[in-house]
Amino acid sequence: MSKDSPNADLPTNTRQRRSSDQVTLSHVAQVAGVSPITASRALNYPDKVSDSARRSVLQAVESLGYVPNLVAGSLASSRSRLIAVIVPSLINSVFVEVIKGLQETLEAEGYQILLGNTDYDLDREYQLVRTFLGWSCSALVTAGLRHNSACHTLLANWDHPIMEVMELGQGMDLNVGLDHVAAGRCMATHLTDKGYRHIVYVGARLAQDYRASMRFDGHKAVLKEKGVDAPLLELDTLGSLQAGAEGLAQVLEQYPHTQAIHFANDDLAAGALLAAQRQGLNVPGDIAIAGFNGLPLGQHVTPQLTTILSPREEMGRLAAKELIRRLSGKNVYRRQHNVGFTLQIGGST
Amino acid sequence: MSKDSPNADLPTNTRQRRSSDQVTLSHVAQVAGVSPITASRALNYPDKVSDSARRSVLQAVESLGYVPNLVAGSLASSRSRLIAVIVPSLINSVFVEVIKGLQETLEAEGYQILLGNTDYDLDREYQLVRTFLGWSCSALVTAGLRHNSACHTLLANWDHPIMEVMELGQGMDLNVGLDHVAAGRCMATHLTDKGYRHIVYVGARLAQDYRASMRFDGHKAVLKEKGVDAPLLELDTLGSLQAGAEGLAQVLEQYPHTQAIHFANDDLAAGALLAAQRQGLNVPGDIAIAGFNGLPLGQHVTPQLTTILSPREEMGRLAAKELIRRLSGKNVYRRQHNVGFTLQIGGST
DNA sequence: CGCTGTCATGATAGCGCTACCATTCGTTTT
DNA sequence: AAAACGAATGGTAGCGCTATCATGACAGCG
Repeated sequence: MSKDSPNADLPTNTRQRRSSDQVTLSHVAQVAGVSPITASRALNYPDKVSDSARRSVLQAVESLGYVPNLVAGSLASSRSRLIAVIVPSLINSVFVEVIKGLQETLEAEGYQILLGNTDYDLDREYQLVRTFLGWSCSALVTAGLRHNSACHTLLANWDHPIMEVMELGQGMDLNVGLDHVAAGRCMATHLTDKGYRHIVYVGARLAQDYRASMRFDGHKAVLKEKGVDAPLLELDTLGSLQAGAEGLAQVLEQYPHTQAIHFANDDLAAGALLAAQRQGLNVPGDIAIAGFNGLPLGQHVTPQLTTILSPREEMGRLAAKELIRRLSGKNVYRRQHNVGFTLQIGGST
Repeated sequence: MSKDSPNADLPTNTRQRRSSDQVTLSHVAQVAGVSPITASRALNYPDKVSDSARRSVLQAVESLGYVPNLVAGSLASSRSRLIAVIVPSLINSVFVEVIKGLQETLEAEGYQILLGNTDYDLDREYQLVRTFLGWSCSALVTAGLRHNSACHTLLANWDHPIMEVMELGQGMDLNVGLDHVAAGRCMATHLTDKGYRHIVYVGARLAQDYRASMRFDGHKAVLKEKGVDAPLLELDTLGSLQAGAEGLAQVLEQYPHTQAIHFANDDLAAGALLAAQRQGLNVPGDIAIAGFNGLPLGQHVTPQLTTILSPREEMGRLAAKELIRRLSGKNVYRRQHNVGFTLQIGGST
């Protein structure tokens, strides 16, 4: 690092602050022979300055190795091009795929993602929202429609776009998701259509993963219409292959007549399917297994897993596009977008 | 300065700026009956102010619903409590697990993560680094030791901690990772010890996933010592279960005498294992399969996958801890940390 | 020739916060 | 008792950038 440094004759202050050898826009402007504000425009609104000014500014940027101070820019303009993204978990690949969809779309438009993880804790969500608002984020994306009341108040008074993803419903602002009750109904209908009558729904931590419990509601409604019981088995661990294997074992023990298990997600279902294989159980002969999400793994096990495919990356991309549309001042025609789902019938049912 | 007219007489400016109904620290200070600077201290250095001052400030914060403007704070203090995290991919769960380890540790210390995804493109990495430096990040975490020259220059002149994770070696600053060449050697040694002689290494996009190619180097060296060939099959897709299935097919076709396949990662290996099962091939009788990473899936297939377990979340946590230590001004005893790996022998070899 | 409109540029004044130094006051030291 | 000290507080001056308004130059037009 050069010590003799550029601060040639910019304001030589009396006291104050470390003299910061940082290259600022003023240095650039000086070298380019224009005023700081023109240099600013050359970088941010290239077509607002003359060709010659733009060229010399860009050249000065290059030669000085200038890196814009985005913090200062954000403070001055109160626009940060940061998008807060809050998810309840990173272990669950579902959220990661949504993040991926968001990211590829947002980064292409010059936005950066500020990532927060609530670990399914709404108070933690509130804290994260507070912090992120402090960064003057351009928008906020959060998984789910449920928030605690402090968080709700904070967001309601915030005047930037809010995008709630994953589930569908009356949200605070924008919403992209799918109808989990309908998804639960869909799978339950498939199972009853197949002739199964003793069907157990197995979920993990439903109080946290309340979307899984919405799917159970759909499932239960269908079974009730058919006049059959809808037992629920709730596991105490987070969804995983291991938990699925345990779920299978518990179902076989507690509900020995079970013909089919409707798992809250594919991790559980695949874990159960692989465990069934190890134990020499025939799927679906001895026990049918269904999941939710449409993870690739489900397509690679034998028999293939019957599941509901949710368009996760697509959900992220669509959410990002709608946000961008809104951020660029365009009209938003619909606040709610249903990305839907697809029943994927494999050999496991 | 006359403070005698208490309420609405904060700077009433001539022109300038939208009047910003935002609650600022000055409002808080006014309500609390202290100077802005004392309010600032009450929030940032609580033990630097009297109990009474702190109490009234906190109460004013509460009653006004004040949310600190972190952008302004960062500009003034040139500390942002943001940590830039740059990974090459989010599809690969390995990086997500590292992020998770980083995040749980960093968030607990009040740092936020600014996430970037390079898609294995070093130029993209450079762009992200530039942007992140513009945010005055407190530190930067990046996956891997390889950067393009512009990026290298930029980072070399940056005076904040840089943490390079995943692999082990002479980095720019701090480094937490594992020795991929040794990991490749380890697995190759296991396979040759088992008596296999016709062993193919299968990787995906090795130019991008150069850590997989380092493992191949280790693998090749061992086979060379044993005096046997080390054929390499490179797939053109990214690692996935599907790609693993294809890899198996191609190996069987191109190298019919193959006894064992050493896959670059568990996704590929598990995909191959599941495909072998579908085709009625006996693993390891007809073909042995080994992977790398120690994903849970490998433990749930039959036979269990022989693999090398890398402590990914642990890597993230350790990296975060070392960063925090450095950021809080403590001495860093070692710049390099080897998190090691464990050979996990399953039935697949 | 003045009038208006457009374009490129610049001077000024902050965005909301904190670093720096100065001041006050009560307590300890010599 | 004077001097020295530390703790609590405050005034001031920016951090580096951009919004706003002002200016000057020049084209088109009656």
